[in-house]
This record gives sequence, C-alpha cells and structure tokens, in this order.
Amino acid sequence: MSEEAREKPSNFIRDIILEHNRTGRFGGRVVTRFPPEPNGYLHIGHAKAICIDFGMAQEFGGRCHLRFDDTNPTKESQEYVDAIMRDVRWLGFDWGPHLYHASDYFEQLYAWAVQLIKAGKAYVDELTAEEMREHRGTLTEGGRESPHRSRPAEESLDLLERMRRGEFEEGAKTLRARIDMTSGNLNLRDPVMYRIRKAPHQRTGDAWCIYPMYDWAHGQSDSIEGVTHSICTLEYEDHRPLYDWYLDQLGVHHPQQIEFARLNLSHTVMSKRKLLELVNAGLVTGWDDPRMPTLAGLRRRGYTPEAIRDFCERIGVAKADNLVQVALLEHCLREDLNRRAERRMAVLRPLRLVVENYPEGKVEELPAINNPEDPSAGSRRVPWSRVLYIEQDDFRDPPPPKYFRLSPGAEVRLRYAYIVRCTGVTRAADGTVAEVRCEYDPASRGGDSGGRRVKGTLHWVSASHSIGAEARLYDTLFTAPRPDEAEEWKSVLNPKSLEVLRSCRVEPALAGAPAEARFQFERQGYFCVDARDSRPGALVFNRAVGLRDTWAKIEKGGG
RNA sequence: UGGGGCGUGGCCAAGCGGCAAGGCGCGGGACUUUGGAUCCCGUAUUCGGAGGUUCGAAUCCUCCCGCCCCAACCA
Repeated sequence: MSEEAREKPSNFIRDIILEHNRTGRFGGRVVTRFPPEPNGYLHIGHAKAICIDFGMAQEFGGRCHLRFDDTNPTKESQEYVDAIMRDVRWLGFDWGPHLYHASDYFEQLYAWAVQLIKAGKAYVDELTAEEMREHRGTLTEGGRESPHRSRPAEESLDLLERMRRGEFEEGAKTLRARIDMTSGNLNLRDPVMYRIRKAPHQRTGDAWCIYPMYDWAHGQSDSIEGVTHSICTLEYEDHRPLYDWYLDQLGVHHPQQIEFARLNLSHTVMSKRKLLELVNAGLVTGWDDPRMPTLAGLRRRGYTPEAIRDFCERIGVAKADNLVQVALLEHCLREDLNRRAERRMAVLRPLRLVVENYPEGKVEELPAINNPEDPSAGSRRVPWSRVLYIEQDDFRDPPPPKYFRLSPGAEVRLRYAYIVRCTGVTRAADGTVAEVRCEYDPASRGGDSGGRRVKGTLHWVSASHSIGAEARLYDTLFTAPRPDEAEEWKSVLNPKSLEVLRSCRVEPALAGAPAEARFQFERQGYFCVDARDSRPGALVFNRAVGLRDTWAKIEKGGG
C-alpha cells in the first residue's frame, strides 16, 4: 500500500480542529507553531511534535511557525538554533517566512507587564527563591501571600523599570502575577513573570537583564503571531489555566492550547538533560552519535526523513502514557529502504573461499540487479575470480540442523555467480578455519540452478577486486526497555551498543559512495556511509538496521 | 476531599449506545537466486473493577482501583 493511499488514523486533535472549523471559532484559520528552546538537539520525540504541528497546519491549509522559545539565555546557544533549523528542514518541513523568536516580543511583553501592573494584576516582589518556595505552600496546602503583594502599582512600576535598567542584583526581585496563592494549581500561586538575569542573550545581546518566564512569554507569543492551535505535551496541561489567564487579562487574541502525550521510545532516554549528560560524559561521541535518538543521530545512522515521518504517523496521537517499541521505528526504516536502497554485496567478517577448479588469473564481470523492488534501478557488474571472501557465519563444520549454508560436501549458490560445492577446509594451527575450498559448476553461471534444489544463497566478493571498509554495528543504547525506571539510568547502558568491524571487504561498486548514501548489504541490513568519518579509500558504513533474520530466530530457538 | 490527566490484546491505537478497525510484534503456511521482500492464515466472547440505566454499553451514570504530571526566579 502506498503512503498516500493509506488512510491517516484519526486523532483527537484533528477532531478538535474540525469542530472549531465547524463552529467558526477561528474563522476557519489554522495556525500552529513548533516552539523549541534552543538548549539541545531535537530528538525523535520532537519529531512527533513537529509532525503534528506542521502536519495539522498542512492538512487544513494553514501554516506552522518555527519559533524559538529563547527566554533563558543561560542555557541557550546559536549552535542549537542552527542544529534545530537544520533538523526540521531535513525532516521535511518548511516554515516559509515564519521564523520567529520569543525574544522578538520582549518589548511588547514588557509593555503588557506594565499594563498588568497598572491593572493591579502584577507586582514586583522581593522574596528570595527560598522564601518564595516557602510561601508557595505544598501540593496539599495553600500558600501565603508575599508581604509585597499589595504594594501600590506606582511602586511596582518604578521597581520594574529599575529592574530593567539593571539596578538590582540577580535574584533580588521578580515581577509576579497576582492571581491566587490558595489555588490547587500551583501555577496559579502568583507565578513569576520576570526574573533578573545579567547574562547576554544570543539575539538581544545585553539589551535586557530581565527575562520573561515561559508562561509569560509563550501564550503571548502565540497570540501575537495569530496562532490558533497551540499544541504541546501533557505536562503543560496544568499550565493551560495560566495560559488562559494572561490572555484574558490582556484581552488579546486567544489561541486554544491542546495537549497530547509525549512519545516514549523503548531502550533509550528522551530527556534533553540526560542526552546532554551522555554527550558531556563522553558516553557517546556527540549529539549526532548514531546511537542517539536525536534527529542528527538518526540521520547519521541512516534513517530517512520519510521513515521517521511514517513512524510518527503510525504511533498515533493520544493522551495516554505510552512506550513505543523501537521495533516499530526499525520496521518503518526497513519498509522505506527496502523500496529505495540499492543492493550491494559486502562481507563483514571475511573468510577465504578458494574455487579450486576456476582458472587462476581469470576474471568475469557478472551482472547483479541493483534493486529487485525497483526495476528502474538497473544493474551493475560484480567481478568474480578464483579467490573470494564469504561471511564467516556462512560456513559451519559440522553444520547445525536446518543450516542451508556451506559445510563440507554441501552445495550452495553464490549470488548472481555460480553454484559451488565445498570440497574441504584448511585449518590454522589452533583449529580455526583458515580457508574453505570448493569447486564451481560452470553450467550454473548467473546462479542458475538448472532445476536442482539449492536452498542457500550466499553473498561474496572477489578477494583481489574488493575494497576494504569499516562497518559500525549498533545495538540499542540501553539494555533496559525503560532506562528511566532503573535505579541509576546510566547503569543500564548497553556495553555492546557499538561493534566496530575494521576488516570488511565490499564490492568495488561501493568505492565512490558519497556521505549519507544508503545501501542494503544483501542478507545483512541497511548501511549508510558515515557523514563524519568516511573517506574515499577509507569507507566507513553505519548499520542503520539489520534485515529480518529468520535463521537467527531458528538457531536461537534451538531449531 | 490539593489540582490536572489517563486506563481497549505483548507494544501503539481506532471506536463517541447497536453488538471490538488497523499497525508493530509473535506463531503457522505459500513463494523465493537476499533464511530479505511479497502473499495468505492465526493471535481480546472482551474493553482497569463492581454496580446501575437500556431491548442493547468499551461507549451513559455511580462508586472503587491503578498509573502519570505539578511545589525551578527551567521550558
């Protein structure tokens, strides 16, 4: 079934928008926004949000803005801003001219703050952070009002102005909304609107030393941009009353906030804090380490934007906590690459195979199909000669039950080449197999079995024509499905998440493969030319995902 | 009696009073020059639990149970 033909699963957000359109709440307009804070790289969880934000806008003929929530200069940087834009584009979404920053609105926000003070809805407080925490009360008990809560508006106005001028130290004063210190919703217990931060901002430089809090900046930014549907994750559900309160006090355009459950993926962690820690502790090589759930990591690993978008569509949108198995993500990649990736032969763990009855020095160029799923991909020629390499796993002596591969006396097909019969092995002093010997059947050229039953087909490369390469095989970063629930999440890191194979032999057609090119190495999996470390003459391939391996299951299950 | 959410098969997830979609996974089979792909078939008498309303409930009502989020001058 094609992607277009598949019906999109229904979801409650679409239903809400449909209802708004039906009642004319926003005049039929649909404007959404993706509002990342530039304090880390985007991950697969963000991809879900991006697909929803941009997807809903697209579906309803509206638009989606990219807005950086840059209200905390101490944690944000231009590196992250650049990476985020790169990743959103790579995923396949376009914000057109609608690139915004919360910092674009600092002046307007300030003016609105003044308006709220004048209306008696906000005041400058002088409680320290600790005092404020004490005054806030607990989950089950209401809080106490600050002694500065009833300070005259004029005084707050003067203080706020001086805060802005930099007359006070960090932490000395805050601007707070005057709402309800007894509310069961802690967000409504006089939330801080501005705090003093004498830190330069990546966009506004040193123009400001007071910065708006998320709640004060977010809804107003949405309003200014004419956003209609402010879609976010469940943890903001408690913030919605505050989001609504600010907008109502100001009497400005009022978007609808809608919350959905964030994505949890098995065998990985998703919090930016933990991902940052992995990077800083050197437990991975960087934000784009192929084992990371970041878009940069997935991309380097070999994931396609199409596969990720398909995944985001398949996981659905709901409000229930979830833990999606990585198997689904992997399935999406396989399905995409099976259709699109050209096939190549690559021997990861080489074992010499000598064709005794094939003339020394003779070479044949055998045609091989590039992609059986796509005739338009054509074919290439693969050199064959007397000495070849096959996979170490493809020879066993003695052979286990149901083993279709090579073993003494057994017959097997070498893909696109000839059928060979194993005539013997040469062992090293320690008993390990050094070399396998065989005879080929000249009549089976191209792999034609001539009616004979040959169950196994192996991939191979010519020893003298193949080129060396490095392969990096990845497994999940964590061994536990829910690392977050382990006593210590880092203790459950997978020590085998990376295996490096340095003596691989790949067919010559792979020589000029450009960075990020993806191939299916027949019988093994989908591999991607590493964008960072691969060089012509020193190729490095990342295994994005293995092929389904029925034999591995049989063998593991004891036959 | 803090507040806010959520509970449908191993994992996601449709369903919105008419008698349990779909996907992943898993099991079996067909086919196969990738033990790949593809194709069949199977996989919840039951929707957290108990009552109730109704001819009829996963869908409505009541109570109960469980899980998640909130006490940053983070987002």
